Amino acid sequence: MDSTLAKGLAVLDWLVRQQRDCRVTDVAAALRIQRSNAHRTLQTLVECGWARQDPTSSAYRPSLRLFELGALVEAAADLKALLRPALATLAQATGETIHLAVLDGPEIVYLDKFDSPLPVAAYSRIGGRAPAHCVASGKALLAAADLDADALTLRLGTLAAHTPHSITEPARLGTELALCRQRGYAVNREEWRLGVCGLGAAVHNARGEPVAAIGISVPAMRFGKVQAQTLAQALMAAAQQADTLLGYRPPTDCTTSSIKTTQRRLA
Amino acid sequence: MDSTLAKGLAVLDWLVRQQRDCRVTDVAAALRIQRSNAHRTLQTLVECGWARQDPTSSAYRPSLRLFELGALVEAAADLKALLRPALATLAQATGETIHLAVLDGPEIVYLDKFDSPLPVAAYSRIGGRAPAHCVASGKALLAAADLDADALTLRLGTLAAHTPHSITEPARLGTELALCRQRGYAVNREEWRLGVCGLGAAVHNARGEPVAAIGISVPAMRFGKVQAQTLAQALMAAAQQADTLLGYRPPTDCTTSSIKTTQRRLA
DNA sequence: GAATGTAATTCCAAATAATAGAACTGTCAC
DNA sequence: GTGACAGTTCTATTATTTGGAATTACATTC
Repeated sequence: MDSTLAKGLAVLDWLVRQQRDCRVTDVAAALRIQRSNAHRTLQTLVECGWARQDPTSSAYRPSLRLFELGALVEAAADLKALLRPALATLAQATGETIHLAVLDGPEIVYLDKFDSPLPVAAYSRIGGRAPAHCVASGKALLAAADLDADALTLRLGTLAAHTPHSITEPARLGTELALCRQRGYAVNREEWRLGVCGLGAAVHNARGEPVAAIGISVPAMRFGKVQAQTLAQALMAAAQQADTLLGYRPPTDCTTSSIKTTQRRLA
Repeated sequence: MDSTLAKGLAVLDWLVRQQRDCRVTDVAAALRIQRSNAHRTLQTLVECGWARQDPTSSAYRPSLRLFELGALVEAAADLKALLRPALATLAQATGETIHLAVLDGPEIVYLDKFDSPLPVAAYSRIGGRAPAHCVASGKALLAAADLDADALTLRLGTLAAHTPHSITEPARLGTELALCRQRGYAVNREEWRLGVCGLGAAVHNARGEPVAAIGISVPAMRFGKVQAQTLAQALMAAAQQADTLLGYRPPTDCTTSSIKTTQRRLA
């Protein structure tokens, strides 16, 4: 573990999250390091083009290098652009908040979002994160990954509770994911934020690998049985549309595998 | 200068730009460092959450942390969302490729883009970069910054030529920028890519500071005198619309300063 | 299924770079 | 001008990184 590198990355991370210009003293105080140390680290970030220093105030801010690289990381899986039409259709059809998420370790990251005209208690942001085991998109992706119990534990670690409804038992999560696989979508009943429910379904690439999930976030009050059913239908249609956009052809050939597909798509 | 930090950032940067999973040996070879060294650096990046390692192939890739932070950096100046309408209008009106760019040191970075249905020889990408002194958006921003010759040199260094048309003389650039200020927009005649011309105009925030530029990229064959004039009109209208969206009110009060504004907006 | 080649990972002494703290410099307010 | 504050520079001490070799893991070939 290169401590200097770790420290530099921590400074950069902190700097970005401040959303304002920061001075050497601020950084030193926040990260509990010496001023001279913070100064040298910041200078290095500037020299390497990851930060800029205001010539007059000598305050520091992140450069757009991060934005540049972020765009590249996103482009690697150019999902956002490709799937926007499918999300838009779903947003139109349901009137609810729609987002596109991918798995990043034990968390999901929101790649794209359509806000509902109706207010949702949930706060999500493009680039934002949520624990995969507590949200519908995350569960849909975990289910699609089809990991065994060990792999699941390795990926998620201990399952932290974020509301009284959160799943914290690995066995319970396993059951839940099996259910997701069966019916083709995942449900979140206030497991991440109280008052917010959601549905999620995985999207597959041309090789059949799950690469993203489409999610719907709904206030609990609009998540009755009938409403959930209706939303699920719309979600499944959108997921299928997205699959098609990425060139995924579900195995609907004349073998027994079609049973699984039927379950996934219609259950 | 923390060399360990610099090396780690270089590894991260390189990793992102590869657009594929990379192995320890690849990194070591590319950056001319020892395998053990590359290994430890990559491990540090993983431990700090900036990279991920494929458990089976043990290959490394950047995590979505960069995307997350990139989104935050972008949000700090939430220009993209605010100005999208103005860009869309311009794209509609002209049918050409439109982009939104900001200055980052001696370069511009593309924040947003509307692709033309007509093919353009230019290749630009959200998050992509170009030298400020060779493109219209860049020149518009440099002109709006109103730097003196010394400050300009400090910012840009030596002016590299990218085509035979590139401006490489500081004096010549100074004249060009003065012209931009006078007529309110900048022109690029194949100075960055042969066959590609462009127009650019600065956008100001509520405090009157230039914060971004709107650019039009056009194949040289569609950039005749009349066509350029027409596009310039549309660009100026879009820039004015964008200024308004950001709360900028050009000084059109009943003083002599209105002359300058008139020049800027109508010349 | 043993042997081979390739690449990842671990280990350790030598060399180097980072650290803390103080000193210095510049700027602003009074 | 003086005092306070923050940025920057300096340097001996300390801790870390480095490079190279050794080891382990894995896949492919014989």
